[in-house]
Amino acid sequence: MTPAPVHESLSQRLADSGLRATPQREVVYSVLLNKRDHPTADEVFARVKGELPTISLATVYNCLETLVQCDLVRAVNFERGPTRYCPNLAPHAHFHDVQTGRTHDVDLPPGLLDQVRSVLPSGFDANSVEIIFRGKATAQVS
Amino acid sequence: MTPAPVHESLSQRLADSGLRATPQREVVYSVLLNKRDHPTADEVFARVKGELPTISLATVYNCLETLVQCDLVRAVNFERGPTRYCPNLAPHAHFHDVQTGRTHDVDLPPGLLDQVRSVLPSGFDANSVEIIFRGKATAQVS
DNA sequence: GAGTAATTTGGAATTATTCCAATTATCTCT
DNA sequence: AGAGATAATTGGAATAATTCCAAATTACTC
Repeated sequence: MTPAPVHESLSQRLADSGLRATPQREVVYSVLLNKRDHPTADEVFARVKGELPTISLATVYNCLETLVQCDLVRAVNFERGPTRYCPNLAPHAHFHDVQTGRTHDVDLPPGLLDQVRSVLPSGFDANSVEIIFRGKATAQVS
Repeated sequence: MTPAPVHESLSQRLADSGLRATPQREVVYSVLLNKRDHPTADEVFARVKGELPTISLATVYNCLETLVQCDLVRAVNFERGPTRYCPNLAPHAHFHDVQTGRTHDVDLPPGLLDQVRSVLPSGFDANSVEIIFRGKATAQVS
């Protein structure tokens, strides 16, 4: 039996792409939605095991990749560190705290990404713009 | 004997950091300055071998890291691809062409980085802002 | 319920990079 | 210029994250 969908959007999006809803995909997605701390694949693996003790790491990688393909999740990279996963679909940048290693979402005002995009010379057509801040966050930040 | 310095700045910067000028560092840096196509460490290794046939890959990694520490070179990462190296010190973004895999520098108008930085909520103090475009460049682009 | 195609699985393989201990080179001081 | 001290280079082994693979399982269709 299939567990009740975490989000209607998941089974919908999967279907749109001709993909199947599976418990693994549901749980991986729900784990991302439930703790939005930009976990790595390993961290997702550990969390998913709580619900699906027999899931394999390869499957976690597969599921994450699928979610990224369906535009439900963004993959984020800092330098050569492990890829992190983020279910925030609003336009936002990432702040990488070099002290704690934590990642924070930074909401962007509407239009900012387009404004940044507008500095591209003709001949360049960007379908994504990524902004990464690096520095330290002071104590009062969550 | 030490070859004539490629750039006064190199031996100067090294000295400023208490580091030594070596032929390996000179040649690695000159290779980056001579062909600014954002080579990987492997590509730098191949190019440097032309002048220093016995250099090791580990040394190339060491030299590149040193140049980055001295702020003479920027390390650039796209997704999980190998790190690429860029001697352009002017404020610029990177455009990653998904078709060709090539990387292009995009000069930024003065003030843009500060403007972007100004969207950070209080409590965040960024010492670097990175902007990455992803897409395809049309034919007339170098 | 059977057949077909997609998905999951565990383990091996790959890739980029770092680590290490030994050798070699560079700088400093006289 | 030479000796000593320190830094840098070297080759190879080790590591980390991810991908690949072929076999087993599962999910959808009829």
